Amino acid sequence: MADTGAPAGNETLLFLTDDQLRKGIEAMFFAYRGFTADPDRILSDKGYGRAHHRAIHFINRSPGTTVNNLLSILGVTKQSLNRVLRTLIDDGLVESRVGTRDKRERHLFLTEAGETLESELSTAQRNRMRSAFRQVGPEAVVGFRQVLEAMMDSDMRRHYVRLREAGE
Amino acid sequence: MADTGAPAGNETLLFLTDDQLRKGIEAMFFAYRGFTADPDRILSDKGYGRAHHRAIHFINRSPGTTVNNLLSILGVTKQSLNRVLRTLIDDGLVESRVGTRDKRERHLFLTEAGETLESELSTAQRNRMRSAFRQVGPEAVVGFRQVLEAMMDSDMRRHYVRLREAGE
DNA sequence: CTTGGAATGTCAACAAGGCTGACATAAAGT
DNA sequence: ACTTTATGTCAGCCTTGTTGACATTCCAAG
Repeated sequence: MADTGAPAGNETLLFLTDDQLRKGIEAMFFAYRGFTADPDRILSDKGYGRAHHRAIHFINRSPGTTVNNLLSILGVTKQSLNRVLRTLIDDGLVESRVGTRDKRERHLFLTEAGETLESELSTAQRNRMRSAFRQVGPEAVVGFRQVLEAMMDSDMRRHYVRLREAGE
Repeated sequence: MADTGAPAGNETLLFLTDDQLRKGIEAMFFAYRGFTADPDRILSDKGYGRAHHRAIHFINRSPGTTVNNLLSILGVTKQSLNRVLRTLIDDGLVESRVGTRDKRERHLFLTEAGETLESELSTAQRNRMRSAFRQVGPEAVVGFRQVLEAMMDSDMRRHYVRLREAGE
């Protein structure tokens, strides 16, 4: 349990002590629970789970995306994604169009019903995020995002950045 | 999809736009993956999962905690926790002692082997957190924790704060 | 042109870890 | 004595991960 972070007596490296790091770890754990709580409630009422939310979110974010692209964003196996996608398609929330250039590919779109659910989910999630942001102010929000970005795996950061570029 | 955050033309409320909120949401998603990636790798090698990690973490954090307390921290059912706890006890990583004052309670402790695994897991997780913290500096870290705390459900924040008090 | 390999997506079966419900036991509390 | 609390266990279900097998499509080398 030795403190490997700060070489004692140093200026402002006290934020790197094991204790501070553990605070960060536990904050992530408890906050993520809150982060998913509202959508989870909405979804379970409708017989869906978090996996459906993720698919819906990223299809909405990049309409026409292929299954393969979604796969690499979500980091699950194609079989796992396929099951979720299957139910969303069968329930008429997602439309899957065979690619025109490459007929092996399926391009994914939200239907109107899909967009309705997406909006319901993201509104709930944004409300919590907005409330948190408002409580702490813009500087804290900048720090929040900086830490999160620095914590991502590099290939996840790639996806994150690509979405940023497309979205703005 | 209207921007409910900033009443347009306002001073510095632009950090509350739907777009900024969505950035925060996606940052949480991708960062949480990184956050759990290293422990997940270690655990799956040993035939354990994230549920075991959570139990080990909080038993280490509050040695002698009761099953009931752990239950409310983790937010799962006793059946679900029991399954995980059973394997940890059988594998000699956790010890369950009958309470002295109240003999209905079981007090949970890590064995030496349990502490070894805990240390391996938390070291990996701290390393990533430390690297992120170091990259962005102390002010960003403060903001990071402020947002996370504001995002927690109040009963989770209760647990978070209680751990803080005990730990310092 | 054909044919073999790579890419893409689907189906089937299994495992982990959530959940509910029912029930047992022991210890406290009234 | 009776009730409540803390814990454990059995059975069964669901979501969402996994692997393996397979079909389709595309492309490039022969």
